[in-house]
Parts: sequence; C-alpha cells; structure tokens
Amino acid sequence: MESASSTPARPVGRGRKAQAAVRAATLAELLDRGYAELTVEGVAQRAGVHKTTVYRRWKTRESLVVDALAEHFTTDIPTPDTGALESDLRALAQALVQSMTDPVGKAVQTAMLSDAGRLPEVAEARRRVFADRIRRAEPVVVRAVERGELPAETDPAELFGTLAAPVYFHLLISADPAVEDTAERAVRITLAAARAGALTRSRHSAADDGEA
Amino acid sequence: MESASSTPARPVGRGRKAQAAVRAATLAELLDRGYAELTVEGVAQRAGVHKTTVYRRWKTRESLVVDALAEHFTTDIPTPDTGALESDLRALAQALVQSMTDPVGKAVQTAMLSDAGRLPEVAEARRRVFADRIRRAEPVVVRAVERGELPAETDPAELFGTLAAPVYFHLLISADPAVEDTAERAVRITLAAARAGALTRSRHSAADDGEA
DNA sequence: CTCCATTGCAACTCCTAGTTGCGTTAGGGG
DNA sequence: CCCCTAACGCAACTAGGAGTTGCAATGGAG
Repeated sequence: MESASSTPARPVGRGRKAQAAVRAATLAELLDRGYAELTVEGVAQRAGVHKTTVYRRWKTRESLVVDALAEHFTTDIPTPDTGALESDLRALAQALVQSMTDPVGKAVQTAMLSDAGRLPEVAEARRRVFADRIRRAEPVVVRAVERGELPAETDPAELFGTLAAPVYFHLLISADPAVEDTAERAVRITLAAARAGALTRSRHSAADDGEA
Repeated sequence: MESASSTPARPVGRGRKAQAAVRAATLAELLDRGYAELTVEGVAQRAGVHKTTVYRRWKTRESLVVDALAEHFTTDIPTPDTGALESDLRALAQALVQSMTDPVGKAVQTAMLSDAGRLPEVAEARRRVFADRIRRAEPVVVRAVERGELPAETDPAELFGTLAAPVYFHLLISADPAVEDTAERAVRITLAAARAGALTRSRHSAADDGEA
C-alpha cells in the first residue's frame, strides 16, 4: 500500500498498446512463418516496435510465444442446449471448426500442434483446453440420455473425442481442400457411432455386433 | 556408362555408414528435441561425425530433415484381406497405430505435423502418403460392399479418414495416456458410421435420420 | 600395400538470441 | 497547459548455430 495515491509502479500509458501490437504480431508471425522460423526481430518489426521493447516485457522468445498463445486459451466452445442431440452436436462441431478456421484460431491451433507444443506451458494449456471442452460437452450427453436419444452408458469424453477427431484430422492433418462440410461430417459420424453404442464407458463389449 | 569398370564416381565405402548414422541421428534428434530445436552440430555429434561431413552430403539443415524423413515415406500400411470388414478395419487401424507408436514412426509422424510440415517437400510427401493409404484401403471397401456389409455408395476416402482421425487425434493431439485401445476405438466408430450410411459419397442426404 | 575419395579440423562469415547504457519521447497528473 | 517519469529507440555488445573453405589425415577397395 505504499503507492496507493500516485501508483506509478504499474504499467500504464502507451506500453499497453505496444504490448498488444507485439502479441498480435507474434500470432501473425506464427501463422505465416511458423514457430520454428519465428524471429523476435521479425515480430518487433511487424509490431512497429524496437527489439529491446520486446525483451523488456518478455525474457525469451519462448515466453513471448507462450504469452501470445495464452491470451486465446480462455475463450472457448460454449455448451449448446438446442433441445436435440443432433443440433447440439452441430453447434459444437461448428464452433470447433470456426475456432480453427479464423486466422487467430488457426494460428493458435497450428502452433499448439507444432514445435511450440513442446513448451511445457503450451502442452499443459492444451491438456486444460481439451479437459475443459470435454467438461463443457458433458451436459449435452446427459440431456441426450435423458431424452432417450443415447444409450445410458455413453461416455462424454469419448463422444467429444469422436466429434473433434474428424475436425482436427481434416483441418490440420490431411488438409484436403474440400473442407466445407467438415462440421457436418463430424456430426454424422459421431451421431452414428453414439447411437450404435460405440461410445460407451470402459470396454468395447457394447452392442455393436449384429445388424449390418 | 563411362565409369562401368572402375566406377569411382559413385559414393562408396564408409561414406554409406556415416550417412546412415547421420540419418538415424537426425530422426533421433527430431524425436527428442523437435524440428525447431534440431541443430546440425547436435546431429553430427550424435552420429559421431564432424559437422562438415554432414554439410558435404546435405546442403541445408532442411534438406537433411527432408531426406531423413523421406526414407520412411515408402514403407506404409498394406491392404488387408481377412474376409470380413471388421477384421480388415482392425488390421488397418493396428497398422496405423503401430506406424505412429514405434520410435522412428513417431518421430516421422510428429515431424510431419510440426514445423517441418511447412517444408514443401514434406507437405507434398504427406499428401502422397494419405492419398496412397486411401488408395490401398479402397479394396477393403469394395469387398465389404460386395459382401453386403456396407452400403454401395460408401466412399473409401471417407471411410479411411474416419478410421484414421481418431488414431491421429488420440495419439498426436489429445495425447491422453489411456491409449491402449486406440485401434479398437477407431474400428468401432468407423464400423458404426459406415453401417449407418454416414460415409457415403457426395452429400449427407443418406439414411442417417430415423431410428434412435 | 597403395591410392584417392572421404573425413576431420580449424578458421572463417552471417544471422539471430539476448543484454546493456544512454538519450529521447509520449502521455497522464497536477 | 506543462512537466515528470515510465516506457521506448538506438547502438554496441556477447554467445551460439548455420553454412563455407582449404588443408591435413585416414581408411577401405583393388
């Protein structure tokens, strides 16, 4: 409480704008150069800022990247409640697709899977994001089970993984250009698998053998 | 044919062993340091070779990585023919899992998704690998359709993508430790989706609405 | 055993990470 | 509106890895 009235110790003024510009420039460089080729001077130039300004706020190149990414770990997929499983899944899938299609989201997702994902903070953030998404998707499964749309033993984590896998695969891995119906495809697959009881907890002894 | 008898122009002798050691060291460094942190001197030391020896065979760090990866693009998933769709899919999924679980395969796959995937040669190789896998998986679908196990309009590319997506997702993206039944999970999902007609060509107007 | 292709080695240049000291500027409080 | 100071710009560093070159040493094939 020693600087309560004047408060000159906290970062104020134009410093904020510069830092925001640096963070944005970092994401932009991540997107079109990649983590391995990202250079602090490149970021500084892109932000219209001198190199030392960057180093005054961030100790290393890695911490700069981590901080720029961390900004976007919070805003994430909401929990839909449309009254039906299919439309809930569609909302989830579309939110996923959008979160990896817009420039910033694509930069973040790509970076998390690239060499930047080896940074401990990024790896842990990635785990937190997936755990959070699974947690948010849980009510969708609960409500679908209550409606009788899904087997009672359906596992929310399995269901979310089944929904997310085709999205990640098509957008980040196979990367084929025909990606317009990515969300819809994920919904179809997840719906079929879930209804067939292929996404139940524990073991795979569920009723999936039988009617062809 | 000018050097048919003496043939001193071609690389012979111990050069081969050194190059093999360098390639192996490159993969090892890719696996436990990553592409971004990979250093030519590190590779050379690990291979028990001097830096200049590396630069005499490979012009740049990038070409070294590309060449080390390219060695493993050829050996790929074979086409199973077990007489039933489920066991065929199981064979495919297990081959996929194995190809990304052993150290070398994991290094190759991880590198292809990391910043090394931005190298044009690697990106094109990745496309070729996926296209080749889809082509190899095609007979599985054809035979399953002939047996009446699948709808006639089932798309081999969609089916392979549906099988591969959960494998990639669980092994490389979500990376949760409970990954023993990765292959089996992929089989269950793909089987359910394919039987429900969710993996047909073109549009999604197939018979997937109805029985819950 | 001999020869020469290949390797080891040292000494370079260039680029980027990261640091330091000092002069300059911007923007908020008075 | 002016001034004060925190934050910035700038130049000049060190350290290390990419990539190159000339020369000496060596090891494998004939």
